[in-house]
Amino acid sequence: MVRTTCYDENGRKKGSWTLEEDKKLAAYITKYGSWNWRQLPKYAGLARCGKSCRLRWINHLRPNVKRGNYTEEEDEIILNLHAQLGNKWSMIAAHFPERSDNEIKNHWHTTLKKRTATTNNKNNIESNTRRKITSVENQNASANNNNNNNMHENIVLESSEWSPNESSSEALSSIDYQQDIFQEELANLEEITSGSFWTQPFEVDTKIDFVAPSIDYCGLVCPPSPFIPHEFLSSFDFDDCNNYW
DNA sequence: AACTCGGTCAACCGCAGGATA
DNA sequence: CTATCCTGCGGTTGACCGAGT
Repeated sequence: MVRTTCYDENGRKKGSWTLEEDKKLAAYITKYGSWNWRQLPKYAGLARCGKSCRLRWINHLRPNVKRGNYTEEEDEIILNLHAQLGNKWSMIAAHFPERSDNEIKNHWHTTLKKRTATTNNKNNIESNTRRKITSVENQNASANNNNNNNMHENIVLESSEWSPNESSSEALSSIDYQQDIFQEELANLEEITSGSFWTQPFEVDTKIDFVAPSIDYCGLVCPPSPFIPHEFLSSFDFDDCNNYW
């Protein structure tokens, strides 16, 4: 299930993702967020297109992503939602915050489609699961609230969730790596919250008229701050700035 | 042991639509 | 109003894997 690596006419890499690329992408998004998918790979040091990065993050690297192991209840909900919505995978996936639309789509095509072809008790499923959908949605809403309060738990990936073409030791080290990143972020957050950060009034330095991307200690290119007005960012020439390094 | 074939799933592609200049 | 950019969606493909022969 691993596509062979190749390069397009622009020299951008295609095919399966390596552990190194995953680390770069996860590190960058954890630190700076996905401020612009198209520009992101350039600053994260990845020879990938933005689309590929986005897909990799959403389907595999984002915190709390759940893969495989569908419960009977989940299956029934998917079946019912599909009966109502059709191939609206993103809408169906909205009922499962921990699963991606791509994964649900795959699960449908590989498993559930056959079930709908063989089963004739669709009406029973609908009546039984309509109640369950509400129940699961309530649970998800509750889980989301908890997630907001326990963000540091989200970043932990299970070894089974890492790319299958990696050795287990590599997968384990990648988990450690993600945890390290988060611990670092947590430490920074604690430093901020314990200091005078929140008590000091926020002041905009009006003298600053040029904010260049910088290279941080990880070797990642730090984009201009998201707090800088958009009209300023839009006039910023990233390519020109990169020539300075 | 070698081969075939269907199942599985990660990743790519093209398109639509919203946002912005 | 139009053009361009960017994101997200759904369909499809390609390659691995395991069961069957």
